[in-house]
Amino acid sequence: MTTPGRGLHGHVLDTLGPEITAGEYPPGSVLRTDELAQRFDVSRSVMREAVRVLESMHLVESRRRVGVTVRPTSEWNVYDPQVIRWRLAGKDRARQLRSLTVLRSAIEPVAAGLAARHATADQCAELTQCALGMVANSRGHKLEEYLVHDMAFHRVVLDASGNEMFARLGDVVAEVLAGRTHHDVMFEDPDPAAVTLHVQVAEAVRAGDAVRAEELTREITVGALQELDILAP
Amino acid sequence: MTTPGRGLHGHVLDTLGPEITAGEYPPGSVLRTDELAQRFDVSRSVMREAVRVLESMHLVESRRRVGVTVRPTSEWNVYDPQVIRWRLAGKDRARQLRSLTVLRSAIEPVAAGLAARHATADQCAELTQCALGMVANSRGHKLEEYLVHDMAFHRVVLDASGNEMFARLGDVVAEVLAGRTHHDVMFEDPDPAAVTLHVQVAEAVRAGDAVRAEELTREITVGALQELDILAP
DNA sequence: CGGAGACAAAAAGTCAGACTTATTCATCAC
DNA sequence: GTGATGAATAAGTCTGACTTTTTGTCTCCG
Repeated sequence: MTTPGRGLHGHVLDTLGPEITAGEYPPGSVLRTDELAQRFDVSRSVMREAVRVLESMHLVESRRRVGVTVRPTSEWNVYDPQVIRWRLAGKDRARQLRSLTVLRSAIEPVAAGLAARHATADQCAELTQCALGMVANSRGHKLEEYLVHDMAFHRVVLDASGNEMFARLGDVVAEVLAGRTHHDVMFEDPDPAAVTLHVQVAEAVRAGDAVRAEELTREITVGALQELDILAP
Repeated sequence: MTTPGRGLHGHVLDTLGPEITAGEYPPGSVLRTDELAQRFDVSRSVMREAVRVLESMHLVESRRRVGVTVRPTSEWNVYDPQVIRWRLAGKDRARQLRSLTVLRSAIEPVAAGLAARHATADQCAELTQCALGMVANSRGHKLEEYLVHDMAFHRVVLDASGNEMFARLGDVVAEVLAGRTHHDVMFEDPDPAAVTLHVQVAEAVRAGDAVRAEELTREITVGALQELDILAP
């Protein structure tokens, strides 16, 4: 993703991060830097760098004379893309997908409304292209091709909103969509109604109809929520 | 906030983080670890730890033979509480507050709707307490006391939503509210209409009326947005 | 019996220096 | 012009010694 495994400390994080976020060390657990360094066969300097990163994500807290203690889940920086990825790869992937889908349902409609006001001509064109790509791959088990356009569509909407905080959720939404396609559901073709909604959103944004863009996007996200409810009511 | 200045590398971050987020080193600038270590009068080990943290926030990228390069703003982890704090303390505080207020306007109504469904009796009581506290301090230039209850109110709503992603925005919302009171506007007493809305939200949540809680909260956030528009149209 | 203060141990924090490795850039041959 | 060679550079890594803070314990005295 963001060039993983860069350097030794990166390799340590690739293992230790998922372990912690998966809850293998319950909150309050104490780790010792020296032991970890031994375990991963790296020097203490490298291990310290890894701990610093975990600390900046609020996953752990390092205190003298006591060690590196795992913080409670409620304090983690759950918006850190790295943390999101670790958790999506872990045990409670389902719960995580639900949380993120609810987040989508709050953000994306508002973002679409803003996009209708602020989108450039280029962005409108790109949006239409994405929607067309979704239509073109909506039948015949071309899920991967569909997914690519779906992810691009939502990313463009978030970017076009002109709000930096929304724009930075593009990666998260992409992960959620990818997760849905690859692991959970979606054995068949996507819901035709959803495809239509995407086309209509593209049109509403192009027409500058903020209210309509927002409402249509809300329908899309409601659909995504219902999809999860059907799977795990 | 989260125990700043912890350790030497923390002190380095307290200076270097704000500098970078303030744009003092434009994207693409290269910093040398050795020079930085000299500048801050710390060992390279300590400087490396600081760089690792900045790297985990996607503020910089460290590459061999070239140095530590500042990444473009669009790649920063803008949801990292530390980054948010640094930016709020910096130059484009106004722009930042706008972004975050738009984010609030998307999140909080949905969170309030969920809170109406999921809030415990304790949370309902706490919410009412907060609303009462706001009322009690809404006149007579008791802005600080009002702020405390306002922050608590929104935090409880976000917590009560039962969604982890929403709950973790409590700090951010608190920063926004504090920023508004302390720096920008609010020389007089708060808007009486806003106070009333908070009371009504507390009541709607207690009554389990999700639609009403959502709509009322939307009015609150719309008010917050308008407040900014008046200041910087 | 209990609290205050001194002491010792433990673990993170810090530093300095030597070495390794990847990357870039410039030079040179073809 | 293109491709290979090589030297320079800055990050990456490791080691070992030392410092500092914190905590638990063990007194000693009330």
